[in-house]
Amino acid sequence: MKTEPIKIEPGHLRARIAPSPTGALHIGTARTALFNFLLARRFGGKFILRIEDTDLSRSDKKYEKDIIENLKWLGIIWDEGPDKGGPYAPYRQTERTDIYRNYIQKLLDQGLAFYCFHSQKELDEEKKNQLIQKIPQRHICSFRDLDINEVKKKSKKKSIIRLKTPQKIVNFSDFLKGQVVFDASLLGDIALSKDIETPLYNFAVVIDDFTMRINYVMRGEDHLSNTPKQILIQEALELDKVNYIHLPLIFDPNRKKLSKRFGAASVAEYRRVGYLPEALINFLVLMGWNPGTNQEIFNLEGLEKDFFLEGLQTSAAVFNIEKLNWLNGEYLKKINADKFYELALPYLEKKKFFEKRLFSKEKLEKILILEKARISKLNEVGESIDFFFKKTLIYPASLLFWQKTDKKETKEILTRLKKIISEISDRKFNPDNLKNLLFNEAGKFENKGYLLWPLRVALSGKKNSPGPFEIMDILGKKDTLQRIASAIKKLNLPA
RNA sequence: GGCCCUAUCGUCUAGUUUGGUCCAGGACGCCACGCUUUCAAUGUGGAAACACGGGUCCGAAUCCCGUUGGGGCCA
Repeated sequence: MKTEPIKIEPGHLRARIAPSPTGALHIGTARTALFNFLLARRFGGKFILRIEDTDLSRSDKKYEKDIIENLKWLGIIWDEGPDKGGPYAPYRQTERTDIYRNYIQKLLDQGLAFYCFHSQKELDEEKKNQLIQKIPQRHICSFRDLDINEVKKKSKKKSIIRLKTPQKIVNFSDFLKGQVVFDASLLGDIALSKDIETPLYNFAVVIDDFTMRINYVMRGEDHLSNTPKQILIQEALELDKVNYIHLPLIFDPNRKKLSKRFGAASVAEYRRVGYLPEALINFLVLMGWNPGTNQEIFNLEGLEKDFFLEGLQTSAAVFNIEKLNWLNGEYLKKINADKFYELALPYLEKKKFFEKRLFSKEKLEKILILEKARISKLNEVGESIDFFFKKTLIYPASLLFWQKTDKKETKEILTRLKKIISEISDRKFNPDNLKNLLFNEAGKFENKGYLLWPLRVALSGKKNSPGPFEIMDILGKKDTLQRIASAIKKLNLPA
């Protein structure tokens, strides 16, 4: 159910992504960032990155770094920061304590917020009782109307600041959910701040969004139940309202919120095993958005023009790695040889067989290109071309036999091949020529497999591999002949 | 437990606003066949869904009611 949004003047749309640096950039956060980015681009607005690092105990600079790096890697760039001129540093909550202090003081002065002196233990006890009695868990605080002198007396005791939550119905409209109604009396007195300058999540969000003039809050549906609390805070402070869009979540295959428990939940992990940013973007946008056409392939540039809110989905999407693999394969096939070489080489270098044999850059490029259409992600590079790097191929002699041919026939064929190949001049030793010559030769058999199969196995030592002509071209005449000779030798051994 | 969200092939989804053109379309995956020396790539075809139960209506995936399932949040 879609509802009318608050009117924003053209070009004044402001959206944001606000991750906590308590973990690496999450797939879900990346998707939310992407949608916000697209929203801003599409409507000529601004997209802002805010690091929500108020929880000092769980925040870590290394995660902040990961978030920033991987957003950039994906091509999701923000338009603004606390400093002038780009590229911008993000906003950080820890650098904004003065701002929060002002607002919290204001609430306290107006008697809209108060100090709560209940200990964690007392609160836990209350919660437990409410659970047993099957009544809503909420803390309506007995200190909410304590007078200022009493507060001063208690001031040495540990306290937190709460909002005097009004008993009312909170009603807001969400672009995807329609009208959403919450009963605030079920909420209890909302915790705002640990002390005058350490805001808690819901309070900090409201202040930040207001001061950054955010007018579109598009975020995960897990925040839907936080929204009435934030609206109550907004109302207490008489701040402007914003448009809400709560995005359905991404599930793992067990239909749980995608988390670290399901193998890879961070962008960095996908990046590491060799997914391309273009593929990830395409995959992410397809999970929860569609253009209403049969188009499956999207790039950022096109999306910036074509994205529209109505294409957003209302229910959760299950993360489907098969589709990501397919998409990545598609993008891999599209990139050119140079680029592929550059991307794939590091993955090849990681494989331990690499140093056993050295190839020129030109040859390595040819070897790698054989993998291009065969892999779905970069870390699979090497699996079907490892034989190039081995001095001795290990395979059973019987693998050389095509269909019903026996040892004797196979030996004859290989011997013949050896002779033919040895007679080719170095100058003519290229794929096209080889193909012409050997196809012609193979044509003398019932089918080409009689000749081509043993040849290919002799060269690769594998049941499955790229074709023999490409292999010969890379190996060169000398090594080709040597591999055929080894195969013949193998056939000479007693079975 | 309370509150909230949600429901079309295994998965991502089109179709729901304005009921008939939908015995439900596309994509991934799967299966078969073709091409082919193997694998891959590629071409063609196939199996595969309106959660359930009641209504309303000449007619419902689409509207109404209920049930069930799944999920989220809870300082």
